Amino acid sequence: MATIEDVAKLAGLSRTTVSRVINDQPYVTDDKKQRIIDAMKTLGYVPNSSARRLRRRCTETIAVLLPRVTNPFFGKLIESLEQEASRNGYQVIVCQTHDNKQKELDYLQLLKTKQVDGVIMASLINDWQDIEPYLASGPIVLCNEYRPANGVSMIHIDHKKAAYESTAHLIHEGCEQLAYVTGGHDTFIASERKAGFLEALAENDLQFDPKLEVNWALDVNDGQKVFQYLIENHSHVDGVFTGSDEVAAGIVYAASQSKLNIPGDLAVVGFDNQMLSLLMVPAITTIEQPVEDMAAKTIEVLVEKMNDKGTNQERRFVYPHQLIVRSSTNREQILSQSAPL
Amino acid sequence: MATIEDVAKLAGLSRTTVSRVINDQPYVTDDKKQRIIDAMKTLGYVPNSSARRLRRRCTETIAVLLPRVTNPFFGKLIESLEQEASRNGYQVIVCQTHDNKQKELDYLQLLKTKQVDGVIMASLINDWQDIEPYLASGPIVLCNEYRPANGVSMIHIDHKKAAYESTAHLIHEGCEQLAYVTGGHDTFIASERKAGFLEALAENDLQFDPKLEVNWALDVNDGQKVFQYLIENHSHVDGVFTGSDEVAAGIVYAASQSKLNIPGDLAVVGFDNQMLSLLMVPAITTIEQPVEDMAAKTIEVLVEKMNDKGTNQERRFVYPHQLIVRSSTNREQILSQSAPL
DNA sequence: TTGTAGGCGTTATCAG
DNA sequence: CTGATAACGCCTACAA
Repeated sequence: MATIEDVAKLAGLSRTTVSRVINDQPYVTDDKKQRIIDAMKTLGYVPNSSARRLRRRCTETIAVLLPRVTNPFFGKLIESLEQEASRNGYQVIVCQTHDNKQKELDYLQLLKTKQVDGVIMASLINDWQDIEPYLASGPIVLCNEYRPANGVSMIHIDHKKAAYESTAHLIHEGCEQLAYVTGGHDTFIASERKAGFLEALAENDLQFDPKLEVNWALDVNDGQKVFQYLIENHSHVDGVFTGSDEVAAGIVYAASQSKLNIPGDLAVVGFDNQMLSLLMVPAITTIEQPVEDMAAKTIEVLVEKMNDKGTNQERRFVYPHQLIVRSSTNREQILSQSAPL
Repeated sequence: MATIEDVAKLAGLSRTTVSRVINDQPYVTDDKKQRIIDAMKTLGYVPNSSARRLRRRCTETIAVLLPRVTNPFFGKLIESLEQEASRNGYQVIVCQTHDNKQKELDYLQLLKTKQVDGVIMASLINDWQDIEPYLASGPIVLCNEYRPANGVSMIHIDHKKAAYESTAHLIHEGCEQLAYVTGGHDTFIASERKAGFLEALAENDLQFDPKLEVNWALDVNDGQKVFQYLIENHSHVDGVFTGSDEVAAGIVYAASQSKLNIPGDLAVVGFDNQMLSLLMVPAITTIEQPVEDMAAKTIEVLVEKMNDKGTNQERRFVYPHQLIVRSSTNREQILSQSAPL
């Protein structure tokens, strides 16, 4: 494999000059520049990135930590992040934590070993005190995840408010016995959503029955199980808040194979506005997040940090979300038909 | 940032010995080993991976080229690839080509610059002659994509056979006017599928009307447009082969908002057995690929190549697929009801 | 069992 | 404008 030295020799010039040409620096006469370019071409020379990284002390690579790519929300997120990073000249390493604390820490090691210049955490299940030390090795930006913490910028929506709005909507549609279904990782986001859910109940003088809380539902299959659980044990339930369109879809799917009607007997809300939520019959009410905008901002903030080397202020961007109302919660009409007072 | 030199000094030993400890090599007495470990701990020493890469001439990183992560098939693929790679000690760089020839080549540059030890191509739209030169810089393995080519191992299903089976199934269900809907990138896979489709028609003495070919359908929205196009211009169509569950879902969704019945008026088959295809009403007949197995084999083959440095033989693994019949093609019952002879 | 010394391929510094 | 030289941090013959 040809090195810069080979090119220099062939062109009859020094390594320095070749380096200047490679890096588009000024102060090289056109004819020498051409000689070097020719030499590079005949040798098939390509700069070795390991050497370059060592010397320049930067890798032009970032790590994105997330639970799993197959969750459509994170799929969409990493698609946007990669695209934006690529536009800024950065590579992206995918780091799936699978909700495992140790894996999360293992991947953060990439920052310590200087394999990446920065980290985006869209997965954050360790305590902050275990994460904080890594900040000494390079910048970390939180995307989607957030929590009270110093030293990191955060980009996210207001999950508490989103959950509040979903829940208030269910109540407005006439639901009185609400179930609360999540994936059960006790992240800050989870606590925010729960708080929003409870606030909506309290404001409407409704009680929350702790037996109606499910904290093990992650995907479509789990959604089906949730449905079974609810109708078998708690037939009085008339509304379900879920933290995921997939779980909501599972519930809708299971209901379609039973006698129960959605939303008549049971109203359901999802989260994230995945394609699935639109296509289900009935279509699922959900919360839309501006994923692309969030991704773009995340890269922007991280790139800035990687350049400024810690002189800049931490920032927080809360993006607007949107409640998208669809058939899975449209009870007003149905209720007024079946029980016209 | 502490270097190996610092550790050596603090422990009162040489860089060599420290290096031995770092790399778990023998010939270090236990007490010295301990001294070194202590020194590393007090200094917070972590080996610099750029230096290590330069010296060892390997990066422990691979690049995965694919069109886009949000296509669930590729999402699932990269999830499995990353997991398997991680298990083997490799990082994965996501490279989304967005079906752009230039981007595909740009990402292959990672191989030339030694930023990665190997490449997995699940996207392959350039002519092979443009790809082949990169083989000189490192191993490439084709996953999902395949074509007659030397120097690369391939892992895939038999797309021709899969398309043949889907089509034969449609015909068996009574379809006579079939439409052929794809994304339009003229990959080898596409030509294989087309060949399988045509073969099934020929075997059943059916003609293919070229006007019933659509080559611009990639996602759910496109599927809806396809439906409009077909019923408005070719109302005699009674079956559709699509290369994607998403497109098929779009067709089913559009049909549900029209007077047409699926599968009665129009039978539809998808591809990839995504969750979507099960959840649609009616559920969509599709082709299942053993993605996880293919991913595991791909990593296995690539890792082997990266170790053997080109001495081993190219291999080809054709995995079994499975036609999963669901309601979107279940016409027999419907037809016999409406027209009992 | 341990240490010395050279080099991996680049780029930054400084002198010309 | 150009070039010599010294790092960047690590590994690995080879010597002791």
